Amino acid sequence: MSALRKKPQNRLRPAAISIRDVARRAGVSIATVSRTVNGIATVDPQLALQVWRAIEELGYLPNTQARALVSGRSRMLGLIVSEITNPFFPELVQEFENLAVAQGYEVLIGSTNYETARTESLIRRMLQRKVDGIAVMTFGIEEDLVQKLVDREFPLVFVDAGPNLPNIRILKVNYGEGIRQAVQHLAALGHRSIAFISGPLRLRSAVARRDAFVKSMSELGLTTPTQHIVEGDHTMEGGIAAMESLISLNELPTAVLCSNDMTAIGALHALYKTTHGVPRDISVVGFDDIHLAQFMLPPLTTVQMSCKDLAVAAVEALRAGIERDHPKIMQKEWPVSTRLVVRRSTAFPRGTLPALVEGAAGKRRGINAK
Amino acid sequence: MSALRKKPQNRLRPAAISIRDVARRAGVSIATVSRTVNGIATVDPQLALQVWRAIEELGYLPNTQARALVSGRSRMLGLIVSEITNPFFPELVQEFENLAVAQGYEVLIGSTNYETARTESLIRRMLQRKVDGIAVMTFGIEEDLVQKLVDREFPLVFVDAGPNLPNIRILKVNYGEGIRQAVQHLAALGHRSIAFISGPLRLRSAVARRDAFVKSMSELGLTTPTQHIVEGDHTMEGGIAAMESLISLNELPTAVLCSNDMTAIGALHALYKTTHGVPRDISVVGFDDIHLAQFMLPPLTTVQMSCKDLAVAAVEALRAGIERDHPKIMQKEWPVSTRLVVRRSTAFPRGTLPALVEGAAGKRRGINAK
DNA sequence: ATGAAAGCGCTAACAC
DNA sequence: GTGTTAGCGCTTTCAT
Repeated sequence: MSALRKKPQNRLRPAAISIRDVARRAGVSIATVSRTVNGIATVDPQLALQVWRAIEELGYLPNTQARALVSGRSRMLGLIVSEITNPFFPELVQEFENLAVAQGYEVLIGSTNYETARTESLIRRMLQRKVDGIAVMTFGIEEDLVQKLVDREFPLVFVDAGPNLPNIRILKVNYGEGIRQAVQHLAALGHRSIAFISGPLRLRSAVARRDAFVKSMSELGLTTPTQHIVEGDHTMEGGIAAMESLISLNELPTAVLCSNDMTAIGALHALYKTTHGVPRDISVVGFDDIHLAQFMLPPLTTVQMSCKDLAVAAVEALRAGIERDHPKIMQKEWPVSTRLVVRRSTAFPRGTLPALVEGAAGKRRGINAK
Repeated sequence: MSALRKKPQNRLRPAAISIRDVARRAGVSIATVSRTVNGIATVDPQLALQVWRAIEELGYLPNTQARALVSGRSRMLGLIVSEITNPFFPELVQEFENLAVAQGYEVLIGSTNYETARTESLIRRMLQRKVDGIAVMTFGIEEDLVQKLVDREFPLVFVDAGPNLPNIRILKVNYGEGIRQAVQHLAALGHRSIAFISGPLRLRSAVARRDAFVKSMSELGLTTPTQHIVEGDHTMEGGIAAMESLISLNELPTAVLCSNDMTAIGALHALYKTTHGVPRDISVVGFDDIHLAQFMLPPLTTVQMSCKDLAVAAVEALRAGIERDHPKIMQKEWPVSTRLVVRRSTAFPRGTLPALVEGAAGKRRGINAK
C-alpha cells in the first residue's frame, strides 16, 4: 500500500485540471502545452490545434501561482491609496484597474487610512504576494515607510515627490495650472479676500497645493492673511470644522478654495448649517472634480485633476519599471495636468454691483437664499 | 562550465531571500524554519529563537506563491461589486478588507459595472488566481454567470438569492424592516402619496426593495399608482431622470422613497434644478446610508443597511465555506438587518397644518426655501 | 519542432 | 524534535 500511493490528497479542494491532464488528452508533452498556451511560434500548428481543443474540453485554466513561482513575476500590481472611502480614490482605482487588466496585470488594492501601522502591514503583504511593482497614490507618505520599499530595489511610483533612485518614478502633478485658473476666475469675479482650506500639511502634496494657491494669489498682487489659511484633513468633517473656524472670524472671506472636493463638500455643509448662502455669501471652489461634484447643491466649481490621466501615467510608469523592453524605461517624471471646471458654487462677491443685479434678476440662485 | 551552473538567473529580479538562506544562517533544516514560521509547537524553543533571529537579520518574507502552490490554498478572497464608484461599495470594500486581512486573507476586488463581458473576465481571472472563495455583492447577477461559478464547486456568497447548493451561502437582507420604518415614518408625518424610484429591475435585490415598499404601503392601506413607481438604475443620473419624470406628472407625490442613496442624491438634485424644495415640497428618503448621506443638503433621511454587518456576514460565510473546522459550516442563510435613520430631508407634507406652522416658525429649513 | 528533466520556494509525510 | 525528501504546476534549458 505504500509504494503505490502517489498523491497524498491532503489538500482542501480536489486538484484542478493541470497542464499534465491537457498534455495527456492532446497526446503531447507538457512542454508543448506550455509553449502553445504562451504563444511560442515554433509549435506545429496541427499540434497547437489539438492542444487548444484539449484545453477547451477540459476547461483548463493555467495556475497563476505556479507560473509566478517559476517566472519570478506575479503580474500583480500594488495600488496604495489614502482612503478608499474618499470618492476620488475609487474613481482612480477603477481607471487604474482597467488599464492594468488590459495589460494582463491584476491589482492588489490597499488604503492606508493615514495609519502608519496599517501602511506597514500593507507594504509587507504586497511584498509577500510578490507584486511586480507598487504605485503609492496617497499624495504623501511618511519618509521611513518609503525607505522600506526603496531598499528592495523594486519598481515604485510616487505622486509629486520621492527619492531620486533608478527604480522610482514620479508623477508630477501640475497644481499651479488649475489652481492659478481658479484664483484668476475668483479674482475676475471681483473676489479679493480668498481663503484656503488645506489638506493635512504633513503630506507633501497638500503642501504643494497650498503653495500653488499662495503663489497664484501673489501673482495677482493679492495676499492672504494667516488666519485665512486653515488646515483641514481632506475629509468632509475636516471641511466643516475648517469652514466653521473661518466663519467665526471677524473678517469673513468672500471665497474659499479647498484642497480637495471632500473638504469643499464639508465647507458647503457648514455654510448651510450656519445659513450662509453659496455662492451668494461665499463662493466655494474644490479640487479633484470627483463625479459627485457636479451633483452638489450648488454644483461645485472645482479644479479637475483627471483620474484617467493619473492612472495612465501610474500604470505606464510602473510598466516602465517592470518590463525590460518598455519604450519609456528611462523616463523618471510623468506629468499630469489640472484645469478649472466652472459650475455654480462660485459667483460675484456679496454686496458688489454685479451680485446685486444678478440677485434682482434671480438668475443665479445659491442655496439658502433667503 | 556546464556541470557547475545551478541557478540560470534568467529571472527579471534577483531571487529574494528564501527559506534555504534562513536555514543556512540559523544552522537548521528548511523543515525547521517552516515549522517555526508556521508556529508548529514541537520546535525546540532554542532553535526557534535562532530561526527568528535569522529571519530578522535577513529580512525574510515567506513566498506566498510557493505556499499557495503546495497548500492548494491562496488565502485570497474575491470580492465582486457592481460599481466601485458608487460610494456604498468602497465602504463595503473597506470593511470587508479589514475583516479579511484580520483573518489572514488578501482581497481581490472587481467591479462588474453591470457589464456581462467584464463580469465573465473578472470571474475567470479570480478563478485563475485561485482565490479560496468569492463574495458576489452585486445585489443581483445574471443567472448563467452564476452557473460558471457554481460548476466549480467553489465557496460562494450571494446577496438575497442564489442557487440552493452546498457550497453556496446567502446573505439575507431584511429589507422589510427598514423600508417599513421609512414608510411608517412618512405616513406618520401625514404623507399619503408616496412614490418609489427603484433600482434596475433585472437585479433581484432591486425587485426585493420595491416589493418591500409596496408591501409596507399596503399594510397601511396605502396604494401607489403605477406611474408613481419609476425605474432608476442606482446612479445619480438615473435618480435625476426618474425624479424629473415624477415631476412632470399631473399628480406630484409628496414624498419619494429611493432604492439607494445615489438615486436619492440625484432626486435631490433634480428637485433643486426645478426649484422644488426639499423637504418643503417633497420629502426624500434614501437607502444604504452611505457616509455622504448626512452631508447632503438637506441631510438625507435614509434606510441604513450596515456595511459592517454585511461585510462581517460575507467574510464569515465565506470562511464557513472554506475552512473545514468553521463553527457555522452548515449555516446557509446569513441575516442582515436594516433600519431607518431620520435626518432633514423628510418633513410634513406641503400644505398641511403642521407644515405651515413649522414654516412660520422657520425651524426646519429645506433647501430652495423661497 | 518536440520531449525530458531541472527547479522556482514551500509544506508535509516519513524516517530517524 | 529534527532532517530528508517528494512533490505542488509551471517554464525553460538542453538534447534530440
